Amino acid sequence: MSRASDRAYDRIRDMILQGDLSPGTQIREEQLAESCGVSRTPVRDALRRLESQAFIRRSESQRSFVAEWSLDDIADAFELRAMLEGRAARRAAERIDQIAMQSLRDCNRTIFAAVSQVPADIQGFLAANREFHAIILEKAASRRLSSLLSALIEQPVVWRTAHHYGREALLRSHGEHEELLAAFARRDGGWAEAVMSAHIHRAFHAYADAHQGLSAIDSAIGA
Amino acid sequence: MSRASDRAYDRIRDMILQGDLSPGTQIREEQLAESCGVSRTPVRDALRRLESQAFIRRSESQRSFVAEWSLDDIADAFELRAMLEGRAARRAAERIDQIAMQSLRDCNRTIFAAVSQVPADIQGFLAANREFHAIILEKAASRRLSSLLSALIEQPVVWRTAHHYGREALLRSHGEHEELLAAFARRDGGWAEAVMSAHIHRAFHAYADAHQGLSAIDSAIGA
DNA sequence: GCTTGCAGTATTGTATACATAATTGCAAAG
DNA sequence: CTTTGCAATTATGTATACAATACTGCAAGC
Repeated sequence: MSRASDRAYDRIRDMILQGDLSPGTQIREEQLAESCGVSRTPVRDALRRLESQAFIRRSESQRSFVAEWSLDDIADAFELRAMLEGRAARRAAERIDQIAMQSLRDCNRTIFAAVSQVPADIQGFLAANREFHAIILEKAASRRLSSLLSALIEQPVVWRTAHHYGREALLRSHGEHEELLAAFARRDGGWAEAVMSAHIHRAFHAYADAHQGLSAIDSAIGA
Repeated sequence: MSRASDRAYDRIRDMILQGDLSPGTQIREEQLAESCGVSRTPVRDALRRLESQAFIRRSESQRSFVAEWSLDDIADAFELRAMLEGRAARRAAERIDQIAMQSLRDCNRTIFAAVSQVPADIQGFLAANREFHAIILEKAASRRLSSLLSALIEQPVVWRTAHHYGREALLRSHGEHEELLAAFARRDGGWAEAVMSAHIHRAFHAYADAHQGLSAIDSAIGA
């Protein structure tokens, strides 16, 4: 990809993820251009991409706003992810080779190591977790599926709350990945799909629980 | 939306759908700009959108090409559609109101009328069919689902072969819609999902059969 | 006091010129 | 004859100026 347009994309996305731009805020191209050190042209490009990933919403009159996520929206996104990643797991189970299996095992070992540290290495966990899911998606060998999922995988909500997951939840993730590996080893697509779907559903509730806590904190400090 | 960028989008899309641009062909922004009567800026915009809908593919070096569709790709897209539209039908069944029900009935009556004509009014069929599915998608009340499906609904392959469907296939479509209406009337989400999924699967095979025939014709005339 | 219309302002859309990157083809060296 | 590297060409990326459109606030009429 291109340099300036990517810088703009990353920068704006980070601003949203880190809360520098709060949900509902109107976004002005020129202001972003200035803050990214590029012209409006690449910013417009970045905004289009961010819009397609639902980081940004546009009004009828083409004004851009940081997307607002209700709990229902989030639940909806997770359910779609469960369905699509479930399908990816099914296809991957039917197509996976030994090399990819080994990569997945390595990933999950890395995840375990990251989780076992005190304090847990969240960044390491997220990176390895992402890699794990990416390998499965690649082995599913469906460009369509990949492109649809890309719009669902990197979501603001996940990143902002990953740090609030308990060690227990992280360990369970590792365990579910192991079960997925077992299903892959047997080339059992149905099993793989079910495990993956459950994995995502559980992740949602881990998020919802953490969010509940966060909301309470937010209320307490008047945020 | 904006005028020039939309004109470019529609024009390029039509050129692809009508085969004026054959799959695999490289696309040059400036040439399209000329042929659309606009500058490169709105063309770039249109290309980004077309890329996100898989009408266009981009090389590593950012060159654009008309997407090529293997039968596997098409089957893949249809399966995803079956899954997602199935889900939409389930949600719609749980949420639908009397007004929407009436609109759906009207749509399907229009479909029947279009199919009953001799020769069948394919354009009328397509329009009413699209409306029918759009109403369901709207009642599913999931912005996520809508945006994911939008990338799958208008596909080159469907449009290019709709004219080759037999009356029998068109009538069966009408019948399946009726069954969907029955499921909606009972608010039976599971039933609705199953019927919709089957509906899309059947549509795929109707396409595949027609395509088989087309390929034979293409071969015969050396195309 | 409320509504409606108009003007000024703010924001996005488009065109164009220039910058950068990629591809192609040819030529020279091995 | 093949390969490698360099220039010429072609295509895309970016910046900027200008055009069109939407919003805001005030004022005038009802």
